[in-house]
Amino acid sequence: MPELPEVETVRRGLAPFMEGARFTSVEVRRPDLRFPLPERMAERLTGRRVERLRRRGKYIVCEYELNRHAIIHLGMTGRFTVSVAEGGGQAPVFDRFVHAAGGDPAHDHIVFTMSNGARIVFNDPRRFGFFDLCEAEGDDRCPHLYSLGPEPLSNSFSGPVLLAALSGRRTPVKAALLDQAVVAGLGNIYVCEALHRARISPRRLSRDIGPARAERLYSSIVRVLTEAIEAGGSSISDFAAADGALGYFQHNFAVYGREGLPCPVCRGDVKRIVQSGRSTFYCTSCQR
DNA sequence: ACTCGGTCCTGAAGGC
DNA sequence: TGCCTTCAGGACCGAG
Repeated sequence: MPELPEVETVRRGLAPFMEGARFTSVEVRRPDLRFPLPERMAERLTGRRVERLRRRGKYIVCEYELNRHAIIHLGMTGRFTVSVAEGGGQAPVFDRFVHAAGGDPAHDHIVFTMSNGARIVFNDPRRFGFFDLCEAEGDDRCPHLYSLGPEPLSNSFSGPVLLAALSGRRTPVKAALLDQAVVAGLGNIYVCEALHRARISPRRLSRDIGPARAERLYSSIVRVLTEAIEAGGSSISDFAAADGALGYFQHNFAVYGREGLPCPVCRGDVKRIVQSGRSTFYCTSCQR
């Protein structure tokens, strides 16, 4: 579920503990997550200094040495917990952006200890997340990054760029927006929300998106992502919370998960359909 | 070249 | 109460 805003939120939470620090130890507790973990991952990272923690689409990119980076994908349920040694014991210090609930310790798959005393645990019950180490120079040489489309909150993204990426595609615009090669970082939730804001039906074929709709869709994507980041993300579920709430941008959803409820804009019915095996929520009245 | 559906995984939620 | 089924999701891969 972590999409761009949630990944950005996690990155911001981790950066103060990682940037400028060295990996003192890396404990890899199982051989694989979604994919096999990199060979000799612990040895390759130990002693290295993290220069920068950045984000590309839904990936966290940990630059730890010139032209080398670790790729981190949170999958569905990947989360980080940070604690720092204080005084005699390990007093947990949770940044508000980092998951406070550590989850079941049985799913603590990787434990990083940093030279600044931070202990960073990667927990992922479903193991849809993954780590990889890339030593190639530049994002265009990284197998995970090279095929990604434009970064939606950068200057490389615009209405015309989106229009060009959608043109000629026979697939519904909903499916196209989930394709990370069209634009990087959107998942099921923010695609539904962006289409609603742009008043575009998720069923409309990509090739039938013209310049006007492309422009609306572009600005809707930028706005919904920006607002969600400002809210600290939305879908990093905290299973320990009594109400099972997801995070607070969730309360701003207009359509996602709101089947049968009125559209907040036009009071029309929010409908749920299935497109390429995924739930799509949209307002049948104002999205065309 | 493009599009689609199956697959991975586990826990929550709903039905009986 | 407890078991069973279904669903959630991103990225990848093979089939068409």
